[in-house]
Amino acid sequence: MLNSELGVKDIVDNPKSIFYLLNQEEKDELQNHISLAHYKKNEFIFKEGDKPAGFLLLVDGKVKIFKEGVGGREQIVRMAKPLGVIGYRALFSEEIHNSSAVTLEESLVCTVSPEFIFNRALKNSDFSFKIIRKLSKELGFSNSRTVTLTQKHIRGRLAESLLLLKEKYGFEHDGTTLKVYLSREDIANLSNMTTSNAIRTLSTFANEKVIAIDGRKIKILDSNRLERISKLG
Amino acid sequence: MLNSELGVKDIVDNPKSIFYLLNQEEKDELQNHISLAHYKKNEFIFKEGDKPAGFLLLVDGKVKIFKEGVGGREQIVRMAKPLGVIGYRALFSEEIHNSSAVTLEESLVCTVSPEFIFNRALKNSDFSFKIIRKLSKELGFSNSRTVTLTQKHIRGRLAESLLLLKEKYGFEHDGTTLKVYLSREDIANLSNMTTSNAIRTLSTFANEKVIAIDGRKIKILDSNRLERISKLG
DNA sequence: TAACTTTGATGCTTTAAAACATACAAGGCG
DNA sequence: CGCCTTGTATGTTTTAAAGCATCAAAGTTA
Repeated sequence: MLNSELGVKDIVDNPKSIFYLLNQEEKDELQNHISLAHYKKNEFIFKEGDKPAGFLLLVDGKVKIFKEGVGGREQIVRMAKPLGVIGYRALFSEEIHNSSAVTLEESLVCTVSPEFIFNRALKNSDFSFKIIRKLSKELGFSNSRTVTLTQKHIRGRLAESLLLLKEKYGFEHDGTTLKVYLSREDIANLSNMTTSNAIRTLSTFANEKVIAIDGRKIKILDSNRLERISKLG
Repeated sequence: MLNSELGVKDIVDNPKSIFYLLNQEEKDELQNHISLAHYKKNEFIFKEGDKPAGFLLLVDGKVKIFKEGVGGREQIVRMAKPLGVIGYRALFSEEIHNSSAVTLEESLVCTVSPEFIFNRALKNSDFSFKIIRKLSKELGFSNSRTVTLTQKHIRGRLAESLLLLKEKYGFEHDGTTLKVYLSREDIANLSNMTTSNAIRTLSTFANEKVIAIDGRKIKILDSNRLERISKLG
């Protein structure tokens, strides 16, 4: 269920939104350069090779950002949650998208015109510094992922992915069920392993009582153990 | 041999330097916030865990930037060449360094104080936009590397690394010899493989006449073939 | 220059993970 | 309703790359 009544006002007035730090004049002008789009589950927002249409902000829903690798095998490089910014890397480097974005559930995305971003928003040094911080953090994350995905063993990689999902989306009200429901294939693509191995290793974790699985519902029973498995490699 | 006579003036007046796009007033003030340091071969410029000392610009020499992974195994995430910027990711995200930088040869590095960068340089939207572009490109590179290092086979990974070195450092005057001299271990750490496998695969490439090796001197005989090996995985 | 250390080269063994092969359950659809 | 696709589960085989061992060559230091 989606809160389709979310408007531009709610976005610029939310302190967690990057547009919050624009000044009032800029916020007013933003109204003329923003549009809202609705996506169903499993729809592409953009594809590798597309030219960036603008600066995208995920208003509601969940999105995976992934690259196609050898033989079409996909690697999820990032997961986005509401008020997260997507597709901005390609926009700023003035390249075509080198990754694709697909919704994991029904989602709402707003698009801000490149003109507004380049001519107004980036002239605001609070805004551009926020972008610099975001890019810097994401680069740090990406470099870390490179190392863990190449060096850790399957158990370590899966444990790390589960912790990452926990960090990003948190838990349902019960405090243990991950608030994101991925297919085994997506979990595999996030963790650099085959679907079989994701299934197998999830089962092993469940047998070890580190997690509990019920279809796509994953309960994290022992975070500390998961951290240890992740650290250990 | 190092051109130790390089001064601050030569750096700000070089169009390839990021400081070139500061205005004259900012350039003048920069003089008071910059210092130059000399490093021998194989010296640390900064270590994982260090607090960033400032904004670093490699004036002369070559530097590898790497992360320590499982069991101390190192993964080179980037190579820097003169007028390249290093260690800026951690500075901007206001984190401690999550990678280390070590010189591959005698090098000259200038340090600009964080105060100047944050209070002056970043207020210049040309400068901050340049930083945004740099970060965006590096993030794109990092994401691509994640995929190739995890998905390509050894031959593909090594071929890609050799092409990367060619792109970054180019050739000696003969037009075929790579202008960078790495140990087999560094080549391995760049390509996510063991030293034995780097040695073995380099030998294979040499037998196939794709490259020629003479100690640390590597000649690229067939770039196209190398591209194909890299693409193929 | 001899002793020692590091780097490069190559063969052999082991192993983690992919690939393959079924099987079964659930969900959508004519 | 049963049919068919899709997702999940698990056992077996194969393979790419790591790990280990040894040796040679090149550099470094005493």
